[in-house]
Amino acid sequence: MPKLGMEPVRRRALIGAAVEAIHEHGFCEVTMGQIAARAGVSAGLAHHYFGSKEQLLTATMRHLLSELGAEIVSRLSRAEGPRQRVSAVIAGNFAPGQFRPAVISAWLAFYVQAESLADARRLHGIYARRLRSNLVHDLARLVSRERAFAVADGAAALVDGIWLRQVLRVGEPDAATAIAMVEDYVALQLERGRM
Amino acid sequence: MPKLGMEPVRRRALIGAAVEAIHEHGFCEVTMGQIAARAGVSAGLAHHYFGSKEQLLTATMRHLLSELGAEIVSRLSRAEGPRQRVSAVIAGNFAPGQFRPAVISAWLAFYVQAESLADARRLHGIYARRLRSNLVHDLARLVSRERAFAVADGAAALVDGIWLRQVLRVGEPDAATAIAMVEDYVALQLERGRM
Amino acid sequence: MPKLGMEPVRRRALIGAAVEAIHEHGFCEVTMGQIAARAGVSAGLAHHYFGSKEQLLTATMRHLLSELGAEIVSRLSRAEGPRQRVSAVIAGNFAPGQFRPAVISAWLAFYVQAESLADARRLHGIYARRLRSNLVHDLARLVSRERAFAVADGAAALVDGIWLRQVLRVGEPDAATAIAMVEDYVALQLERGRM
Amino acid sequence: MPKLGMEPVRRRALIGAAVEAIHEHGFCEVTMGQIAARAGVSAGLAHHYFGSKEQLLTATMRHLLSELGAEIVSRLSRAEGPRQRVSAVIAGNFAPGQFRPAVISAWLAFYVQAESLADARRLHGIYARRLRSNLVHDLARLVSRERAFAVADGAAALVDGIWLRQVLRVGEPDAATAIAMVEDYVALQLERGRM
DNA sequence: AATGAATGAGTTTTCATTCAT
DNA sequence: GATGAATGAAAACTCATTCAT
Repeated sequence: MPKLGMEPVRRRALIGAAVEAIHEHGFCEVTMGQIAARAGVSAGLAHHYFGSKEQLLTATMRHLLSELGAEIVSRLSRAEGPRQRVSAVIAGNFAPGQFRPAVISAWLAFYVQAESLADARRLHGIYARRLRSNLVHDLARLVSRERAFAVADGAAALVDGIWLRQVLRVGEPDAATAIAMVEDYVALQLERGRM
Repeated sequence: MPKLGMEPVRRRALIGAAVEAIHEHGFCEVTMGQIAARAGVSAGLAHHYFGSKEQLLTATMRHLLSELGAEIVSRLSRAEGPRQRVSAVIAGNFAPGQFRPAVISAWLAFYVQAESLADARRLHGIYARRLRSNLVHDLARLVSRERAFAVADGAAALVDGIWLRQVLRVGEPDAATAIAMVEDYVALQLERGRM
Repeated sequence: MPKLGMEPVRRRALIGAAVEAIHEHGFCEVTMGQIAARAGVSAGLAHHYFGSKEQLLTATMRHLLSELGAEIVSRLSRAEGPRQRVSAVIAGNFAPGQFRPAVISAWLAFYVQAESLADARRLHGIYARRLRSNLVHDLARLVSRERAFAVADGAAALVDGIWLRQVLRVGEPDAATAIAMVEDYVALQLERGRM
Repeated sequence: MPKLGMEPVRRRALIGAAVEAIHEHGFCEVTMGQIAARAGVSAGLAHHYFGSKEQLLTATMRHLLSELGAEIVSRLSRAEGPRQRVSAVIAGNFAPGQFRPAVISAWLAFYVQAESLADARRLHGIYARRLRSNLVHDLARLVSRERAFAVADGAAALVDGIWLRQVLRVGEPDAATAIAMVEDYVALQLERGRM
């Protein structure tokens, strides 16, 4: 029994289902049917709302990026001073809603597919540049601009590497250890920067 | 014009072609036909020698892992003392034969697919554990065993993160900068370890 | 022009088409495409409903067995007394819907394939045991239990042999002669049993 | 190391391998490779000697028919009088070399394929007619010509049915019981014929 | 005589996508 | 709004067959 205003509900459900389906079946193998079934609708409806599989996947990636961005922004708004802002970015990357198996799988899949999926590459690039400029901006108030770039790149690589290595792990991701590792890296770099 | 003893030749050619085809078409999209064509043989022959697409891809991953391992082992054999050995592992990860677009694409694709491909996961796990124990062994001669674990994990995450971020980059990978970033990380950690 | 509730219609059509296609092309040679075309649908739809060629063929065999079973049961329900019941079983095996070229071809193909198709063997075994126990039960009211088994086995072998030999014949199967031959065998055996 | 006069050896080996391979894999599924491997040669050689898969299978059937024929002829040559000759034919059909699983499988497969394989049909027809005329000729010396035809057909159907039902059985074929069943049938028919 | 390399045609199978209802 | 029916294109895979050696 169709209801009014179902569209946003369905879209969200399908995007969530896509994330989980990618995690369960793998990015390459996942089918529209699996995603739709997981969302409790027919494959036809998924097409109706998204137009194509590629568009659904792009929307899914956009969603992952904006969720992660929101986590960071929310923490940034509560941070005081550049050092806290840097920590906010780090913590945001390992927020409970983000640093969990299904999201990690999907996120990395899009990351790696970025090479072949033009849309994925573009979206990811925008996000990465914004994140970097945020970090650099804050770090530059603590160390030289030149070093700020290096520290930002190092921290970003460390974050991405930790996400990537999570794939080989078994069991639940450990956000606290992850954050500690990145914070430790930044702290060491800043210390030196001041020496 | 069939010749004798072509099997190993073909197997090597197909594995090489797989790496390049994955880079060109994307891991999900690549077909046996494309790989075979690139190796200059028919798709049937690829099946004849590898049994299935999955087995060809697994063999390809195994090859990538062993090549990387060989680079590291070769550098380790020329290293003197634990500090040089750590550098050997780092440099091996960015050796010219390894840190190039096609290999990076394929490697990451397997990394991410590890979740769904049981064989890939297993192979990757074996490799990662061996690498880690190597690093820890050498680092433990420079800092406490506890810190050796932390540094090894941090360096490994940094290496993987740099590989991953290469996907978003344009142009040729810059091994020197990559190595400098990881060496810098290790140097900072060891300095502190001695303080 | 899709309609609702087509699944059972298509399944039945595909099973019927399978019987005819086996007869026309031979069990080994028949393809899903031929079966689907004969049913007026695409090969994709046949897979959609049956999952695989093997499952379609298994369903076809199940259908042949149940049709034959239904013919016998229907005749048994109208039979009075054990002697008539035995005749009902015999006549059922040569009922017009059963003893015709396409069904004979398909039936025998499954019979012979039974060795390699585990499912086919199982289904056939169930059917054969049920038929035998039916026959034995009735025959045992006319002759000793020991002889009932022998007569049931002989009659069953005769029936199967007549079906098999039909393959070498040209022209329409002759049910009347077939029935007469088996009835004659049973009659002779029962006569002696009473002597 | 090729030897002179290997051809007949290879041909026999390939035919024997075909019978066993059909039994093991099923008539539809068997491949030239499996047959050749079982004969200890390459698939190419099988083609070299037989020209094609179909010709190898036809040769195999011809071989099965001639072996069975030889068993019967050999027994006929030792038989005295028409009654013994009838028994010779029956016993020949269940000779140890014939009535065993692999031969039964292959034989029946050819029987059933007779519909689509023109050669199989022709060969089988020739054999069946010769067998029948043999039987009729002897039976006609014991009962009326008219009844001789009926008894020959009944016995032949019974023999074929017993072979066919062997497919559903597990364990080794029981030639003694099979022979007893057919002999019993013939005996009963002859008794009546004399009454 | 015999092999193993190689292919190409053909078959099964999968799925995104479309569309009538 | 939503579904299930249906397709067609593309892919994996198999295998008989050919041929150089």
